[in-house]
Amino acid sequence: MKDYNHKEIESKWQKEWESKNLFKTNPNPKDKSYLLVEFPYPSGDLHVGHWYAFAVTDIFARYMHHLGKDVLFPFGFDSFGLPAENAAIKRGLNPKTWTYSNIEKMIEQVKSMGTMIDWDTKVVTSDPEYYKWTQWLFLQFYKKGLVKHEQTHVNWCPSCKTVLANEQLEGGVCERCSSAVEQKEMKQWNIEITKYADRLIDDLDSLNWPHHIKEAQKNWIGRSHGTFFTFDIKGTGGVIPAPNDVILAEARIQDHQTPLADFTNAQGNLQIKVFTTRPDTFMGVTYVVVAPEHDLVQTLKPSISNWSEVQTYIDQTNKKTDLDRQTNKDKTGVELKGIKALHPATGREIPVFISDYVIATYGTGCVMAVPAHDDRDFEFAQKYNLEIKVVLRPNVIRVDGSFNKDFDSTEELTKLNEDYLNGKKPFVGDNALIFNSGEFNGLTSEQAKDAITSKYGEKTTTYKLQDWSVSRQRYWGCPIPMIHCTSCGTIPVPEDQLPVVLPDMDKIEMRDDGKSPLAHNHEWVEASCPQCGSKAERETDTLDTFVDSSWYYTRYIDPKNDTEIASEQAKKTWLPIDFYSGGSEHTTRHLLYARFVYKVMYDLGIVPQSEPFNKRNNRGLILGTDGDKMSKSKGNVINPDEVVERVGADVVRAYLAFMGPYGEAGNYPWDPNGVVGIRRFFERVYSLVEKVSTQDSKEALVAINTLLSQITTDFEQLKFNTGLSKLMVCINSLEKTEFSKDTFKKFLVVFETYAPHLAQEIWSSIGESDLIYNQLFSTPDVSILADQKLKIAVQVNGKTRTVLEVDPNLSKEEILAQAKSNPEVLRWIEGKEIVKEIYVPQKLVSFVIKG
RNA sequence: GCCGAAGUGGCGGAAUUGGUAGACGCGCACGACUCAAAAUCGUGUAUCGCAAGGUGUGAGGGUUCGACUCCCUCCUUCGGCACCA
Repeated sequence: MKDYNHKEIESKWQKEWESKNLFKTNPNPKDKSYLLVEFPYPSGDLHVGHWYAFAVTDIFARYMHHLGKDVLFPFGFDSFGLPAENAAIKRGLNPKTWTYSNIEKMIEQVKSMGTMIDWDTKVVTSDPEYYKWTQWLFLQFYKKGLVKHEQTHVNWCPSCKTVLANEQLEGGVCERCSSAVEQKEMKQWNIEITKYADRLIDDLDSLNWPHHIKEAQKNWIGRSHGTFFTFDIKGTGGVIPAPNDVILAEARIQDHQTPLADFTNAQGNLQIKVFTTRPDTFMGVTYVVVAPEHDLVQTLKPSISNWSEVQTYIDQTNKKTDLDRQTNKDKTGVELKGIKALHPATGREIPVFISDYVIATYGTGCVMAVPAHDDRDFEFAQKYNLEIKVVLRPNVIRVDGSFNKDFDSTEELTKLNEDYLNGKKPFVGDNALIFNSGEFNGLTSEQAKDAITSKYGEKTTTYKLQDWSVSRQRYWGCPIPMIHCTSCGTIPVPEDQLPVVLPDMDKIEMRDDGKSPLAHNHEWVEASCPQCGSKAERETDTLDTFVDSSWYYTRYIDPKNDTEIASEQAKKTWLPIDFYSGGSEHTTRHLLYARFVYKVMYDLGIVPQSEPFNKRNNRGLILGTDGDKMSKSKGNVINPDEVVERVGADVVRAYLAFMGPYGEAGNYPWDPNGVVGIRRFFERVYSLVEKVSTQDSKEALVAINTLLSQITTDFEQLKFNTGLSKLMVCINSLEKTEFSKDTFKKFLVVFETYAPHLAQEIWSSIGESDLIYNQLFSTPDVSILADQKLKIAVQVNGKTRTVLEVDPNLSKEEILAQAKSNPEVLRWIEGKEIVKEIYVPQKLVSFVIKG
């Protein structure tokens, strides 16, 4: 037998495929399938994770191909971003050179996987031919009014010297460098994703996505239904009028959608507007709290008598990092002296506080405090000795079945109150009855929510999701196509002048001015105003790389088109994506941005559907041999190139597929012995070449047809592990019996999905001249399987006592009779009464006996 | 705290969705080949028991002729969100 020389075999066929341009996508597909894997960042080293992403998805792509589908399986690079720029600053390399040489290197490595990627699709986000369209899209968003340039509180990473989106924070620190993130006020480009919040939630229903991914997105968007209440504000001299400029102000609180004008009533008086999901506790409000950074606080300044104390607290809050705020949750705050809020129902004067436990960007940035029924308000009230008014009690059913509605006067109320005074937890459940609330007494929480809202409030919905801040003060990114003119304002670059090309720069350095290095390239910054022609300046911020990656799959289908983002024909043909495979880290960011961008494109008539990804799965992680996440510091990193060198790409592909189900995002430790096991299996397959005969035994026919009839289910469910085990089972049978070339060929076409090189080598060594890639899966001959003896389990009282081998044509009665006369079964039923006989066709017989 | 996923041999994991639990692979044991080892091949491998047989899918209960699978209670692990009112 010939040696299984994987190196020779793999390089030979890779060359052959490339020279024939075998994987060219069919431009006129009859039955398309668009398979997408998240494109990588060109870091320069290909790790096991890339293999797991592309080589295993390639098994699925080849399966689709052998079914006769026209598959689009593209590849590209998400090539803008910080690592290139950091390498440039640190090592004096040009980010472009660094990036593009990495790309070259990685393409070679990816090619070693033996995938059926069509390299003509290649998309690179830092190519001007690509980012021309990123800029074009930005302008379409701008025209549609979804882009705002506004003063914003931003997350500032002092080490990366750039702004970070909330999505780029991990527990209050920068996801890249782990520095504590600071708050800063800057003018930023924001995209109003919040306008799409409802659709982003509601349209999830129609998608064939795992439940947990949908839930994570819903959670992230954080829709909650509730009520606005407004509290008039009274100073020592009566109600407080708003300054004129405030009423019309477009001023916004952070990047939040509530304009300050909302805090002014029809008479021009200032109010505090709060959001709550618990309007049923409204009569228990004993104070209100405003976020310290809220613009309203500044507006109220003239009426506040302890301003210096207030100012100190605000300063402290601004200095606090998000991390501080998250780790230290002790309640602090300052009362705004000199003003009071008026409870809308009772007119009672209640104190107003500022405290950093209220988040400026959520709801209205102000809350009504109900210390009796909210943990945080309770803690705050305890600390500052504020009134606690109980208005809810558990809606319990007593042992005798009656509701205890006459509650207020009982000892139970006293006990509740005592519990609070003793510092116990407040009752926060919403299966409750209302008391102590005037006309609303006796209602359930559910009823009170409606009743109180319709009398005093306004129904509303809020979201945790915030607008997408896309400005980055970095060089290596897509330039934002805007021009600032002193007389005309901010003007978009005309579309026929796109792309705004990122200039080559010899030296890239970050300064402390909070600006992109581009700002110091005066030659580039200088521009003329597209409107009035006078001297103007280019925008120097670049786009968040999540913008680049939010639409790349729309470019794969027509990557070289220089007049449109993609042709109508290509869009109609290939969109949407049939299957999208990616990492779980992208569940709430990339995947949400991409859906959002696609929806906007849909609204603009650019794409034909409103959801881009019909099916999605998050793949898992390959862990080190020690079961820990691979990391250089732990020294447990598996270098795929080394393994490929030793056992071949085919083995690595198949081993990765064999580790566990692909659709479940499980984490699998790398087992060097497992790799050897696959190698052993491949060698056995290879050695079968010499056993090929001219005819098939019955066993061989059963083996191959069983495989063919079962394998599609495994593929459809992304269970490449059980799929491979079925190939092994088939080989275990064929090894022991006589089989024909025809049978072996049928096997090889399935085998090819896992081991394309070896399968092709065997294919040609048994005398086939066409490429195995061009073959279709064979359909199973079910008559052979139907002809087999059936194995029928016989149970007595639920326990299996024997297994009968019966002729498949026997009737139910005949099988039952056989079962009853079987000596093994007789041992258990002899002399007993059979109460029930159950027959499950082709599976089992079950007797229930008595006595 | 809230949301989600999952608990099966020494290990990775199977089980046609209520029908013979542990497929396939790894590991391990014994045997063959070898002077020996490696590789390879063969046999065995949930557990208690000499056996007949019993027990077993995180724990406890329930439904059913029959439960890894369905229902209830609880425990544990992992992932996401988290002072979101």
